Amino acid sequence: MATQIIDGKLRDPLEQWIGYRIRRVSAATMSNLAPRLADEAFSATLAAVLLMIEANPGRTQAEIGRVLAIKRANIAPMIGRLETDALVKKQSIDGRSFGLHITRRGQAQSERLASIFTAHDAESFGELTPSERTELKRLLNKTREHARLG
Amino acid sequence: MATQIIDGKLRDPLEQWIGYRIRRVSAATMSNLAPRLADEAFSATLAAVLLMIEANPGRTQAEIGRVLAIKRANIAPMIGRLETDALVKKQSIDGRSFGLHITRRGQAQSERLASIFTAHDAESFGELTPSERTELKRLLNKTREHARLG
DNA sequence: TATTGTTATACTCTATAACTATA
DNA sequence: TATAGTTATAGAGTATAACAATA
Repeated sequence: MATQIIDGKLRDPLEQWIGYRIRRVSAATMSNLAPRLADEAFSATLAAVLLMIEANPGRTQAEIGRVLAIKRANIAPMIGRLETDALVKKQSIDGRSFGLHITRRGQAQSERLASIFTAHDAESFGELTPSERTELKRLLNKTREHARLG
Repeated sequence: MATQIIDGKLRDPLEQWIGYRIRRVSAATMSNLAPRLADEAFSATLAAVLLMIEANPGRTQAEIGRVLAIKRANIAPMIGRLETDALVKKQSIDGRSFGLHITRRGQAQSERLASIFTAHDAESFGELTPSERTELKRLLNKTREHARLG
């Protein structure tokens, strides 16, 4: 397979691998998203955690972490931060776990974060037609289901 | 838009954003690729650097770094590592820069790395039909060209 | 004045290990 | 015995700043 010419001159042998293309698109889009989330003092992962809690009230941090592939050791301080900022509250389930619930303040924050995600997506993928966006989503889902990825 | 049900039970509001889907597919595929490259004592980024040098002999590390979005401060030790392992040689261009050339040993290494990339891609995206893979590449390229990403 | 290469360094993310408490 | 949560810590990966040498 022929490699592509990029930068006006260099050949890019990595273009031939879909996995590497996805890696670069992901890195580039995230580098655009990160500073917008940083304006709200959030990382992409922390934003994902809050949005998951908002959509799934009463779940434990272990359940949230499993879905987002975040280790227990790493999600603990995130939950602590959300609790400190009064965006999330804990309700005891049993002696060792508790359900997570969004607060009124957390609800407002999650809506601001969702707006950022939506605006960013529109800019990043706005050149695609609606049917192309639908197809891209489908192909990404099919990939994920096949490989049992993230 | 309705969110999807995942894990048998949790809703996933992040599914609605293409950027976030790409982030997760990227993270998951890279987590599968990383241990295979580690068997060759390479990271994905270092492998990309060697493959770019192989495909573009005589280029400077600044040029390679610009294409791969690697800062000068970070690519310097990578080149040092490749030179130490006798995979790459430097040839003076002028007083402050030099062209990078792959050695015979580096050529063999780059072929092993390319094989790993190819096998990994086949596994990760093997469920897609050939036309689906072509379409996925096209959509990723269109996205990148639009946003001038990575 | 801008660019190349280099070093030092800090910050974020993620990974492992060890621990307590509870199911 | 397995799971939930926590803490400490180590390792990548990537960021900025400063510097010398050269275009």
